[in-house]
Amino acid sequence: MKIATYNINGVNGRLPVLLKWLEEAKPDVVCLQELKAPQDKFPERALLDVGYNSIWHGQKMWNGVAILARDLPLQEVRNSLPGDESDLHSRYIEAIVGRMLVCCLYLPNGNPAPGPKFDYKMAWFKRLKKHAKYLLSEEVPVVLAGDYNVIPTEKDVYKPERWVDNALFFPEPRKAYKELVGQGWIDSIRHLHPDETIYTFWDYLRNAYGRDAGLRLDHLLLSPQIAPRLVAAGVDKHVRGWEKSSDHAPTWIVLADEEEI
DNA sequence: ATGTCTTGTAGGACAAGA
Repeated sequence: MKIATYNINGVNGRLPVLLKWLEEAKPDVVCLQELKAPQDKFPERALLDVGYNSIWHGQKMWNGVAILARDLPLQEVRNSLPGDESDLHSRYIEAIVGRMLVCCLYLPNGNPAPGPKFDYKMAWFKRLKKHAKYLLSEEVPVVLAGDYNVIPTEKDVYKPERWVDNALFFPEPRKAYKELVGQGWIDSIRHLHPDETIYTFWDYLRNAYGRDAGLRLDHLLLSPQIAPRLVAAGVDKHVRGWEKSSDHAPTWIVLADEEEI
């Protein structure tokens, strides 16, 4: 069972890249962020044609999240993060996929920081932590995946000193991420690769990909009820080098079948 | 500071988010 998260940065503009990657990687479940498409412009048909059912929550111009699944029942649980009825950004969607709960999130970027956008980021993070704690209390298999817009540690950025003034690397979101994981979640990639340099994002500017000037922003957190099944985790880095690619690369985990544990 | 890519509005160039 392969589960991926991928900030696609425009699901229609990059549909050929998405379809090519789906065909190559054959993930069973995919969390997409930054659809940049309104609800009625999601490419449901094209994804069905390559074998994926979808649920999504679109938004005109920005944000937007989706969950895709192949050969698995897919049932939406909620399409927004609880805790603030006035928050209209499409940044969270959650579904029962097979026998797991899959949560797809797109945490606010927060720049420029400090400022109102940073405050929104931290308020969103607080709501996420509260909901994540509730999910853990359910004691079920949960995958909490997405673009967290947080560089967790200095190990997760090519040049930490270049990012100290950026909302992705500010102490507050790093602390919040640490506290979130500390609730009892497993950061899949770091769990299996504690010392390796692993990036999931390379800026479009200044040939960042060519210089491997990357960041690790996309994370798949596992609840204790599913973490023992983790057997592999990685990034499809080469996809970032494709024509018209997103600035993020698909990030994935492989879980053993339930009966193998 | 730099500079790249997206979408939307509008029917060409620009704004804004990231």
